[in-house]
Amino acid sequence: MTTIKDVARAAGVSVATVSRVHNGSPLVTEATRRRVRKVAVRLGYSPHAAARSLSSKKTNVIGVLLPDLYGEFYSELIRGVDQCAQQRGFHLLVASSHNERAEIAAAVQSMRGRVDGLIVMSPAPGAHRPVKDLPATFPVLLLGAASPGFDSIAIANEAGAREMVQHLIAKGHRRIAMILGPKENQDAAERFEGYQGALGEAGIEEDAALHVTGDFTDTSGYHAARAILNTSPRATAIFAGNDAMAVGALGALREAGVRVPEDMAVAGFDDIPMSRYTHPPLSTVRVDIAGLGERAAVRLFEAVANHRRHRARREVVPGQLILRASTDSP
Amino acid sequence: MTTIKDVARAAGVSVATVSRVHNGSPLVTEATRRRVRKVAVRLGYSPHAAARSLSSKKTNVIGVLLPDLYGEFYSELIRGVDQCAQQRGFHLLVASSHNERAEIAAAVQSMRGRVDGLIVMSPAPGAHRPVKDLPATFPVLLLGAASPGFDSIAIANEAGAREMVQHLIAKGHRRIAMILGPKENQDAAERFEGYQGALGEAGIEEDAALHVTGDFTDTSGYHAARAILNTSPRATAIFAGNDAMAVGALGALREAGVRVPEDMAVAGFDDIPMSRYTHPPLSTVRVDIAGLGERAAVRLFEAVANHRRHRARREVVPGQLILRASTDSP
DNA sequence: CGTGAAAATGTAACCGATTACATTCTCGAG
DNA sequence: CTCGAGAATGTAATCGGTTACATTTTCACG
Repeated sequence: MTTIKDVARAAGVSVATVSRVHNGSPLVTEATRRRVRKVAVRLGYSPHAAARSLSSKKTNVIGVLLPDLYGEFYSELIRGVDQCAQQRGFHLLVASSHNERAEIAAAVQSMRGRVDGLIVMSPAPGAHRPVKDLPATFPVLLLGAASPGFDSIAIANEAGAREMVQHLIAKGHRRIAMILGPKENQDAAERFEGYQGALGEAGIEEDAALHVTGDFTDTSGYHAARAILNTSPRATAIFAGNDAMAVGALGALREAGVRVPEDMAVAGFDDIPMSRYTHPPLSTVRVDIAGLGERAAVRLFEAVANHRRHRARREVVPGQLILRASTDSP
Repeated sequence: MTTIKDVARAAGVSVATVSRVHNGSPLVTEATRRRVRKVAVRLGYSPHAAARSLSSKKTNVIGVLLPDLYGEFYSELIRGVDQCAQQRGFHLLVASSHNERAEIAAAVQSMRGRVDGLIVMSPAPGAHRPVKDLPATFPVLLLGAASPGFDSIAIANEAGAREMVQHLIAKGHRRIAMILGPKENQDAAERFEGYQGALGEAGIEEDAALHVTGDFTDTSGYHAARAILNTSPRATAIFAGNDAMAVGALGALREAGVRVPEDMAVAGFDDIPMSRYTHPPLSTVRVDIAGLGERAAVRLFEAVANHRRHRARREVVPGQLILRASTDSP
């Protein structure tokens, strides 16, 4: 492997000059610059990133710590972050932590000297605790979870869910079931609150039989829907905690010969690409996931740039009601 | 930020000892080990990755270079790779290159000193050329593209497509349209060959009017299907180059009031999660994408471990015909 | 020409770890 | 009690860059 020294020797200059050439310093003659460039190309030289970041204290990498990598949500998120990072010449170090406190701690530890900043998403409230052990100057952006002193961005889960349920109520539904997300999941909890809020406002009393717990996978949505079909009096609408579960529910309903939306309205949350193509197309709350990722990256870069005097703040991005055929009038 | 020196000083030992403790060397007294550990925790010390990899020449990171990050295919792939990497204590550096030769070259360059090995996927044949400038000892695994002297894994596109078209022919279809993938895409080209092969075997003559080009997005599938509806005599089946386009095609057919599979059979390729939930469920060729990613990682780690005397070889993973309602008998 | 400021280049310290080699310690055998 | 082998620890070179500071070169101007 050719190093900066090899290039320096071959070009008959010092390593400092080679370094300057590669960093675009103006303190180099045009002639020297060309000569060094040519030699570098001839020897196939490319700077050693680890060495460079050791001395410059910049890695040009940002870390993305996610609870999981399964599903369109995370891939869209990564895409958004990457888009922004790439523009600024940064790379992405991706890690999934499965939401275990210990794993998150380990991941955060191992990021030291590897990244210039960190985007951490941890759905379970409190799971981001290890992040607090980081030196206060280390730029971190939390997705979802909020924590005093930290930058964070979250989705307006509660408001979005409330609007969707209000819409169902406006369509005449009174018995509205909800397929909840995982117990420990903060997004799930907030969406449930929105659901409860809308029912409360409308003076509809809650029925615990209509609350079925899922885990955000389509399979769990399928089973939940089957349970909901057995309620009596039977629910007339299902609000699923996310689109994946709504998709599963649609499958169960079709199997059972229940027509959507005539016999049962169905709504989801997220607006994953698939929602447009289900049968019938799914009403949902759109969250611009890639946009969220991009925004997170932008905020993180701001923090990286400022370093000093950076005031942490929280940002909430609203969702948008997308009404499709699955919630048309009964 | 506390360094190894700080720990050494605070614990009253040399940096070598601290290093030994952290690397589990047996050459340390139990007493010293405990003392150093305690001090390290108290000072919140964690080793600086860049420094460590500079001297040890190991980064514990593998790079994944993809043409894009959009869609379930790539997210599944990453998930598979990550699963394997995580097991071995490795991180993932992800980069998307948009398939531009120059961008790929830049990305490959910037990986030096950052990763111990590289998984490169470049659908356009020849786009992986920059990889050849890497020192021959650098472990690389190509996904899709083959190149003498390089390890590679690919999907059996041609065989999978052939089987699917054979299936359509067996169902009695003679006029089978195909929605092609992007021109430069190798997977797309191979799938087209499989299609042509099956038709040829069956003695069905080709009709260029039945070949519509898309770009692997659902939107392009939608438009392609509309074009196909105008063929005359009208095709009775559509084989889409991937599931996303098949999904778009289903949307166009439903809009046009064309029943699937009665009036028109539809098949795809990939078996993305969505395919199970379309209306009707989509026949497709299943590719275990996460498994592919995992296998790629395993192969790469083999190469990393061997370094010397590693013989490159090519591996082709077969697809599996998944028959669902979208191609039931007319 | 001589001169000095600015421009170009070189020298060497430093970033934070690993590790070969040197040194010191420990403890049982003689 | 001495000695020496092996265990424990320390010293310092090294990895490949960046950059402050020192030195040399260039060149406009008197």
